[in-house]
Amino acid sequence: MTQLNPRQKEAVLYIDGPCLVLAGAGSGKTSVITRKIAYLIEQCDIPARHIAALTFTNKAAREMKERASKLVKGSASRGLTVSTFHNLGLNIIRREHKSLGFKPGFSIFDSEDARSLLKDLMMKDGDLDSDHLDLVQHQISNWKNDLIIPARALSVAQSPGEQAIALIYQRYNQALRAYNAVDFDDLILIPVELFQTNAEVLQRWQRKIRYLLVDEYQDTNSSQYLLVQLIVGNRGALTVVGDDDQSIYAWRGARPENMSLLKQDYPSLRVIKLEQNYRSTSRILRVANHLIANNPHDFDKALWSEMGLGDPIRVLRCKNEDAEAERVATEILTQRLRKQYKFRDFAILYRGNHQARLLEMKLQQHQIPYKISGGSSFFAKTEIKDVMAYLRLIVNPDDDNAFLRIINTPRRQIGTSTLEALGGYASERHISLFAALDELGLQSRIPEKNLERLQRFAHWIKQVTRNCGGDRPVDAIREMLNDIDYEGWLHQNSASSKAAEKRMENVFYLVESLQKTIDKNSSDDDEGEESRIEDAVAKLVLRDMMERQEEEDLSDQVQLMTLHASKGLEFPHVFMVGMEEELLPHRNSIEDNNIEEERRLTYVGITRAQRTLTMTLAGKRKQFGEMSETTPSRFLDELPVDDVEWEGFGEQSPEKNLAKGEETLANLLNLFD
DNA sequence: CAGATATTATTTTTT
DNA sequence: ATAATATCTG
Repeated sequence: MTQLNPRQKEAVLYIDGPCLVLAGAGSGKTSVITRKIAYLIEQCDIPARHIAALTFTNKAAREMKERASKLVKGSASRGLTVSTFHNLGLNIIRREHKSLGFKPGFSIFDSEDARSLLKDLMMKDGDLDSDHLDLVQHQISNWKNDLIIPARALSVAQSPGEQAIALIYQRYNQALRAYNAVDFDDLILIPVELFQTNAEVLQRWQRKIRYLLVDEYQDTNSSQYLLVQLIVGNRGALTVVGDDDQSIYAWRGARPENMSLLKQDYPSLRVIKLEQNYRSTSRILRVANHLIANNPHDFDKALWSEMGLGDPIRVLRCKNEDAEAERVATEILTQRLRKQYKFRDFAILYRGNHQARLLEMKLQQHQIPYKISGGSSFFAKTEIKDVMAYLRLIVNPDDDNAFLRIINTPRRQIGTSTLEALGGYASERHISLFAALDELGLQSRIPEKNLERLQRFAHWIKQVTRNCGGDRPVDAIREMLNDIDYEGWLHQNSASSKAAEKRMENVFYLVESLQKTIDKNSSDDDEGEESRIEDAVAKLVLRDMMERQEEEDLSDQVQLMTLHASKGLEFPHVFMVGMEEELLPHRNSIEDNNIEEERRLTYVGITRAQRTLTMTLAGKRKQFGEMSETTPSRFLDELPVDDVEWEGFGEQSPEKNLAKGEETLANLLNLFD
């Protein structure tokens, strides 16, 4: 406790009511949460199994759990719940699945699954084409996050278009039910509905969770906040930690206003600000504060530090994107030599993943070791999606989406016409595709040869499922992959045999993770049930894998990632590239008039830097294959002049051109409507 | 049914 | 420029 500053101490010790900790960047919020957990266990005699902390990512959950257990003496932290919102939701649904009407092994549809299901539904309808797919998916997600059920969506629809989407929403939910599946939003929504309608169940969970802590509270959406409210009830045993200036996920439903709402919903709320920063130089914080002051605020906050003034922020304007990447590479090389920095001390942050391409090339040319994090994720890889689909079908035969993905992968000579016939039959009988294969009525619809292929598949899957019921389920999975010669299939479908080997490695890694997850579930014994492959598969869909080899983290590499991915991290020397209008702020955000979030994104980038910060931009940039002139980002105008060194602008400061002036004015005007 | 060719839309990302 | 997706041909 002696290592905490007075504000932090207050946040840890205050347990008499709901508590909001406004934790600025680098202010030690994780320390506050973990120490508070330790305090609750050791000084307040709340057993660890009655404390829950919620985060948004598995990584954050893992870290927090680890740090908390280190703080607590002995094994007193056993049974502590530190999980993501979605994992908690999954556990609630799993425990209550009977009364909710789900069969064990129910599937979790990721957004790609949801998308393909919606596509199917809309094709049948006809009047909504695929242009609207994203819109529809987004709207449905919004409705779910706002706890609006299909019937309600139908009745409040403002336009025929909205009405049509509401109808698809209704059928989408019905389809999910039929597939014995839930989507990501349901993982929160269904527990909330359950708690609202079933006081007995709610009470049981309230007895289980006596104190609740929430991290990154500014990223909660409406249903997540409601879940928090329901669990906490009127006990006020709640601590939330967040920073409204670091809210960068509004585009996926986050409601930063939940921070202000908390004040209204809990009048006795204690608000504690953490403004001392332990990460950056005063210069960097001055720049960050100055920029973010352009956003409206419900809670005022200004970061300060005792880390010294530091170097001015540099803004480098380069001829084109090529020169920009080149400049960053040479800067890293020279600074490393001059100042004895390590490669790992540098991070290059950008708005969009595509920007990594050029940088990657230049770094390679200069033989600079680098690591790109983010981009296409492990679970987006086709080989992983394929194997996951096999796992899902084994665990939940009603999962038509999984069925369709793998029925002809590897090739089994089963084509669209056969599947259409099967689909037609299944929907008439209101059964799943897999179940339909057992029926005799199919004989009149599908040529014998094709039917035989289908049934051979069905028979084989059933055998694999039986094998998985034994005590070595993962061996059964390995055998299954052997049966279909998945490795051969990968070799056939990869650009090189090297690529195929890499992909097979991924598959093996997934299978290992499955084994580890099963082992972990059985040792945790939190449910008291025997370890089941069903649970492990569900966990894997939520990407709760054991951490991948950390060898790379320890090695000396320049870090490349998007601004979004950098939240929560820190680096001695940060480069923010592409500081241009249409890129940062992004074009779409300009169109949607969502400049404030882009400004926060810039703020997040700036506050990652510990010692030096360099921003770069290109005068010309190739976009969609066409070279075009760029305009410096409006955010550069919002930096305090005294703390910035400009280079490549001709004059002392960035020229203010007409186009930029107009945009700034337009933005101002928009504040009033 | 499978491979070849034309078209098309291109942020951020975790669960 | 590129990658994913729709359409066409053998």
